[in-house]
Amino acid sequence: MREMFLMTPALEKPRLSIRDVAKRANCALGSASKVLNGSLEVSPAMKKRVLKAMEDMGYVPNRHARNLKSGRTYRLGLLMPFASDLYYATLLDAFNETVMETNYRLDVQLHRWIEKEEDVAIRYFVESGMEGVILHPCRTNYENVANIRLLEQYRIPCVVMGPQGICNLPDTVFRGMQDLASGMELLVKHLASLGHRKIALLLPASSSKQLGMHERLDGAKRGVASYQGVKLEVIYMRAGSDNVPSQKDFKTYGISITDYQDYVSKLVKKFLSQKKGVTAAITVNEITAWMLITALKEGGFRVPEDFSVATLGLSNTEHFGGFPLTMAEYSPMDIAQCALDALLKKIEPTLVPPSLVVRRSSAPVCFSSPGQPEEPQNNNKHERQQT
Amino acid sequence: MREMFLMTPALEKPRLSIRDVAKRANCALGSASKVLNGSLEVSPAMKKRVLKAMEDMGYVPNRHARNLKSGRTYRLGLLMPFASDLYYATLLDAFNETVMETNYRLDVQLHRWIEKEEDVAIRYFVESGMEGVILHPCRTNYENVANIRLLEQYRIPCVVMGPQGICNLPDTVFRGMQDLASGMELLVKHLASLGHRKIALLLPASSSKQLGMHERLDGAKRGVASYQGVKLEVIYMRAGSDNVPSQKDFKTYGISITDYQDYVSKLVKKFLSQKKGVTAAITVNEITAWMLITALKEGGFRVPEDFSVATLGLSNTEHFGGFPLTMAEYSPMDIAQCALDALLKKIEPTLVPPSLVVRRSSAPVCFSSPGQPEEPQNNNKHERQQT
DNA sequence: TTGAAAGCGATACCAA
DNA sequence: TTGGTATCGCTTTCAA
Repeated sequence: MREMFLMTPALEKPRLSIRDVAKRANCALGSASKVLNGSLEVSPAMKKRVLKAMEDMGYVPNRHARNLKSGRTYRLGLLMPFASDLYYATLLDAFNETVMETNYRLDVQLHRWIEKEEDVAIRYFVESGMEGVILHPCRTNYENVANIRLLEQYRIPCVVMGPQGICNLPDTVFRGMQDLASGMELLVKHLASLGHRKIALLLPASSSKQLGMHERLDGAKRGVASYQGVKLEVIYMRAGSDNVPSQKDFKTYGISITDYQDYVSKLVKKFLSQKKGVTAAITVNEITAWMLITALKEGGFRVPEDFSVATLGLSNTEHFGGFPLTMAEYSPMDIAQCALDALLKKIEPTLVPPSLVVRRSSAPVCFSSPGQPEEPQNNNKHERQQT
Repeated sequence: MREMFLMTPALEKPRLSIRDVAKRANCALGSASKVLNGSLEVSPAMKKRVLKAMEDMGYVPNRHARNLKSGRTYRLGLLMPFASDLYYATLLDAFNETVMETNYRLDVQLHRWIEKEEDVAIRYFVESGMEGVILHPCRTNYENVANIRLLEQYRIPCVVMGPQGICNLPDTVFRGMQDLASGMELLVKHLASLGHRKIALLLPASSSKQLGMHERLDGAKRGVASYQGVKLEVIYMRAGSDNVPSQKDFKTYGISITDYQDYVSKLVKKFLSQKKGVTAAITVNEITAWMLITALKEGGFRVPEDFSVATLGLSNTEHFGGFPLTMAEYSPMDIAQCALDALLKKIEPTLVPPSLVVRRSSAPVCFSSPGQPEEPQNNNKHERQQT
């Protein structure tokens, strides 16, 4: 088996050209090309002859030659950090699925949160003649990043995904993103309507690199505003690095999931003992929600009977974790379609709205719960206002 | 913002060629090319001049032209079903990471378990001049699949990942895979050594499409063979389709994770009541393990105190789920390296061995556990044999 | 309808 | 060392 590659027996010329096809079909090179491109100005007879020749010989056209000559690639570049990250993986599939319905194909590159790799990938996209680029940015500031200007120079439309706060992007770049504020608002209102009066917000520790925090908090406040007596407990999480571990943190800081679980467990203990009366929590993503549920269960709490959990997230991600979550969900397909429309139809993207999906992790507050033993109010459930 | 694309103001020629560079650097086209390719036969002065010209103009070479002329692409194709699947996502990152350490780049395509898309992707790889292809196959039989023969015809080395049983592949194709049997053996021995005497094996329902079943069962039997009195309870799982839901099943059959969770819960109830004495289970993958743990907890069992769970899986996947699992782990990087060596160095791949990593989901059997109330043996823990 | 020829943007050979 | 030129495989225009 191995020898096959080393010896390469003299079968036939490995690379066939359209010349060979024309020769075999006994026609001119140009005619063969026309058949290949589905041109109407070839006779059916000729077409059949050429097609047969191609089939017989196992002819495969050379994309590089075609692209070079035609100036078109029908390829869209997608640049994201990792694939083995619930969020990005889900988006990747959605982008692929959406693009597959068009004439285009996706060229996926991963920057692994390494700036240099982002630069290289962008350049690669330009070199390869992408007709559009979807970028999940590695940086928050593109002030002196030369390569991103190449997209402008070479007239390659680009959508940058992610929350607000990324600055110094070229003017020609579109921005697409999720409406995080509305997501938080939905969740807070949902929990409040179930009778929860003290809701914990587990947010990543604020840092200059952390994007979207502002939107999230604003949304939560909006949600609270329409309910009397509901309070938010904002808890900033730090775990190893100064944030909720992302795939990046796991790699960079060598944090293990066990460390993170322990951290969440401690956090749970703390906010259930100190901040009395918390009966529900909203997490920043699904992973943290699952961790939280595990921690709660280890602490003797039942979910959702004693404590409700909800989170922001993408639809179709529930098959990953260990517990069906109540979520404010953003449709990955909507996000993908939005980005694609921007690239292909030059439509300015709008914020993708969330929708609330209630699953097993949230339930009406229970007054005998261990979470709030000292607040035996009995009017919570009916005090709530309408959305 | 939108207008920028539509109007394309007459700045400069969008696409610069090496001709333009040569003109600006006041030299011959050939010299500029040599600088681009780091050839040593250009004077430092000339090199500097050309480099500056390129920099100033924002020149980006055309990959298609280079590939066409040089006949090389330094690209490797990776074809897999989905990205948003714990297993494949993890492998994708590993492949990317491994390839990035070479001169090559990865071209990722997804077939979504659609045979047609597999065919198109393979053809796309041939058209694009991939120098190697890693294939996570869509089919189990390649008898009449023409496109896979193109890889042979065009001398593109190919590694097919996956368990044995895939047939009618060209002789020139390498096969790479994990040593599933040894993984099962490790897990069974581990659980047996903890004193478990009745171990459930949660396997996908046998079907012609299900690969690797044989290896798994064989391995488990090997593990049992070295322990006296240990028994396996093989449980074939069916959920909607006739198998453990994969990403494919979720899409095809519209199974929701809640359905699956309910299914696993029922299964748990059944095998804990009927097959008395089961105190541990081995699942087919992490997702099922997490589901099982959730079901057990809902049934009032503590994990691992009352019941141990272990599974086969890839390393570095623990950050997904809600519970740290004891696993027979295969290193994604090893798998990737193995495949890469096959493509680049033409080394026949060998089975990638697993290693046992004990985490929170397994523990010594506890005799007061609800799982086996009627078998009060007290010599289990010391009866075990050496590995 | 068909065929001949120019040219896409690079590489690489060979003469200067 | 440098410069000119043929060539890679295809698309496309234009003349026959």
